[in-house]
Amino acid sequence: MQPETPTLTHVARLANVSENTVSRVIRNKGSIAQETRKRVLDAIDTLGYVPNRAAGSLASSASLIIGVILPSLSNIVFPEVLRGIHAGLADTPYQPMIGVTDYDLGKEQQLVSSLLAWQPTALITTGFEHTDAARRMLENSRIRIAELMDIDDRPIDLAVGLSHRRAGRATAEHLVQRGYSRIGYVGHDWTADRRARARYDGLCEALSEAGLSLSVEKRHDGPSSTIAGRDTLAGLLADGAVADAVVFSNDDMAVGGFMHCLGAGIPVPERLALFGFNGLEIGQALPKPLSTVRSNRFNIGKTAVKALLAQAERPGEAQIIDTGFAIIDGATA
Amino acid sequence: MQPETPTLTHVARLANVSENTVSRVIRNKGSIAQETRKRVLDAIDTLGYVPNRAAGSLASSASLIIGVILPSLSNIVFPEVLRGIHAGLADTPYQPMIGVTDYDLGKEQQLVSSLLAWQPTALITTGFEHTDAARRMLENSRIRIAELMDIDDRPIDLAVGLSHRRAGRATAEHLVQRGYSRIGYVGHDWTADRRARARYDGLCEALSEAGLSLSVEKRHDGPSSTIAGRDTLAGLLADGAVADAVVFSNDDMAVGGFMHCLGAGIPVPERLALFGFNGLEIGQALPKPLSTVRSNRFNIGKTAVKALLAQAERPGEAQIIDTGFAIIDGATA
DNA sequence: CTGTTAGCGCTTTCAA
DNA sequence: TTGAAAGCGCTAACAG
Repeated sequence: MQPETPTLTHVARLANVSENTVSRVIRNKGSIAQETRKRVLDAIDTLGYVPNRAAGSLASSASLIIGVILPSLSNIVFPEVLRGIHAGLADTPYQPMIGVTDYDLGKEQQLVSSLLAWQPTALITTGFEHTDAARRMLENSRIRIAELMDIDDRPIDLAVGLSHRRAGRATAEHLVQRGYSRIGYVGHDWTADRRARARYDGLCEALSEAGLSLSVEKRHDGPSSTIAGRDTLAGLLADGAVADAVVFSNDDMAVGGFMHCLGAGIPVPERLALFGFNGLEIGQALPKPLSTVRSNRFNIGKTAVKALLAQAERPGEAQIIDTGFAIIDGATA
Repeated sequence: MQPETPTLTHVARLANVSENTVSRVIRNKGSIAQETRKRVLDAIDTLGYVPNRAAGSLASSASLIIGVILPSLSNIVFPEVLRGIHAGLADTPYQPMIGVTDYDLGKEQQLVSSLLAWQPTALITTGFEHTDAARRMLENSRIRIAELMDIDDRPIDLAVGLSHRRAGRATAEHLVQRGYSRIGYVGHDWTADRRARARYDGLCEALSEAGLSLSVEKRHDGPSSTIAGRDTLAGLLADGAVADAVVFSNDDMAVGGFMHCLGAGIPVPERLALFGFNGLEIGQALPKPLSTVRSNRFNIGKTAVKALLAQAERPGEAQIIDTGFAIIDGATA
């Protein structure tokens, strides 16, 4: 026979206090006599009592849940953001409940609705693009909302991330300053990945201001990956493209490009310079550390959580936190 | 003025039925007249009603939550498992609630307790090592429990994974068959990572059966990473070690080793063969695809969820699902 | 500092 | 096929 799982009532009875007092002790709320608190704590201990969160949420119409919606888990970038979120949640009673959209706004909308059904304390999602319905739900819910990764638009409540357009510009400026003039681009499908697109736009914009333009470009029709980067660069060069530097849509692609150069005996950066985005560990472990942009993913997640929990109410005006970026001056460009 | 969020009562009133009927429609339970169902569905639609999960969980003492406890998110392996879990949960009403232990059994125990507080339908964790208290909680809870990654021990309810000892043995057999006889090992800290240890044990065991033993070994004192692999191999060779093949604790380490060889001009596999574990994409994108073992992480997550949801009750006898492994016969060993 | 009294929004009997 | 009544285990508001 399973012993009945203990409830507040059991604890209260054993400690000889009212349920309310037990509740207060658990939540550290209101003042409690030293001795009473001890008695309650002892009772909790001997019964092995664990509060029922569902009951708590229902009664207080607020749960210790943080909803997290990510576009993907395949790209190491988002697990790193999630790691940051976890770090921010450490030593708090909050638990993240996560959903993955696969870059599908319809799925996002569905997730917003089903996560909101748990009455989470806050909801974290990505980017500024949402279906109208999703946006309405997010706006109408009174909870705090963070939109991560990007800061180039107006958030619902809080945006935490970096300017991808500026990162693209910085890339162009770096290359121009280094004297590269025939700059190519190797990318992936950006119908889903708007941020890669923004970096591309920034890149072109700054090149144009320097009197240049992309000499060649090729985009892989699918998500980014090392192998896609390798093959797409190979394809670009096979087409007889002339370039002294290639910017990749991100580090995965760039590392793939590096692999192609290794295999094909192309000296990097002497004959071809390579530039990435993200600052992944793998790029820095190459025989020549990849020149790229550090995007502080972990910090984005952690900062967002901290900011969200620091203020329970949505501030009057939407807030933007720029976690910045930095050129990693590697050896490939 | 915020419009009050609609509840079952509102829907019931609008549809002119009892709350109970609405509840039945939502949960697809019991038989409902065509016409009544439609009326209810319409009401739900016009009100934009979303069921309050906390209330549902409380009333039914079961939530649509699947608790997931992972040791880490830094290693791409676990996000891939998580991806599999998500895939298995697609088209179900379940949401994963995740926790990360950082390989700390104490934290795992805490997470077990706080996830159990949500009365999840099932709980997924990793490995067979738990504190006594955690094990007791898992055993006493009547919900289904999956222990992932490993199958070399007796699970509480369900184990899904592969035999790491056998994977280690297979590695040894592969190398011996290829004629390598001076085999070294480069690893990482395995006090936390028991599975790396199991592979090592299998490797040594099979080598010994072939009349061999490890000629040299070096372990990095920290978690696995590309850079650790690179530096640890460099250190091993700097010590004047003699080896014709090196087995790494996993692909991250092996890719790092490959990078060292590239930089140091060591021909792979002619002068030094390299062997990994996991079958990560990056290994297959190297100029020479890494010889390694595919560990089917995605499938482990997905299979576990499917099995867990297929049967609500814990079966009489603990069950083991072997998702297997396969030698990837790359070009580095 | 502590207790009493009402629910939170849903599901679960049990009837009809 | 539907409804009425009774909680699930907790927190909130108000007393005292």
